[in-house]
Amino acid sequence: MAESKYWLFKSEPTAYSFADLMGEQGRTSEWDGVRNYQARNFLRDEVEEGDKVLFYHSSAKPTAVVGTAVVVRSGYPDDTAWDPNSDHPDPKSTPEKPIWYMVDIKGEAELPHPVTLAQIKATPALQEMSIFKRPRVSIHPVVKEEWDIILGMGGA
DNA sequence: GCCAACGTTGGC
DNA sequence: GCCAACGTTGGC
Repeated sequence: MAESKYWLFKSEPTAYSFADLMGEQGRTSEWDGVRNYQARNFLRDEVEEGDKVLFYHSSAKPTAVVGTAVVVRSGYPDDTAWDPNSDHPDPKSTPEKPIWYMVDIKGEAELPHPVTLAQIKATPALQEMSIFKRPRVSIHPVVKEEWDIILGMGGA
């Protein structure tokens, strides 16, 4: 395995929250339903088993990083794309020619204190985070320094 | 609930 | 292959 990398995964907690992940069998879930090419490219090509994940609640009160997770399966085709009964079918993607990819993640720990977007914006060392450069993408790379700062702010 | 940002679609 | 229209994300 290559050296672990760091990521931030966004989710709307009304759709799927960190508590939902922690309540899963084995605290593990597929991260399916990504239908954005930039995020897909990360999932397919770069997110690897062992990588660490910041779990971020978007459109929440407040919007914040709430916990950490670890990737337990590298990218593989998202089979919900060709399931017409899934929440996010895409008939253009097929088992023979998959368009969309997912990974499996396992919840690790809830942060003692959620790190809010407002706090991140107020922290000079976090101004270069990818989340500010590419809005509307649900998967973002995080550098180790950012990871360490956010975990420190979260009391982990 | 509003609306800005921006990715995606589709007409030409 | 351009670009206007449209749809979605996501902060506020």
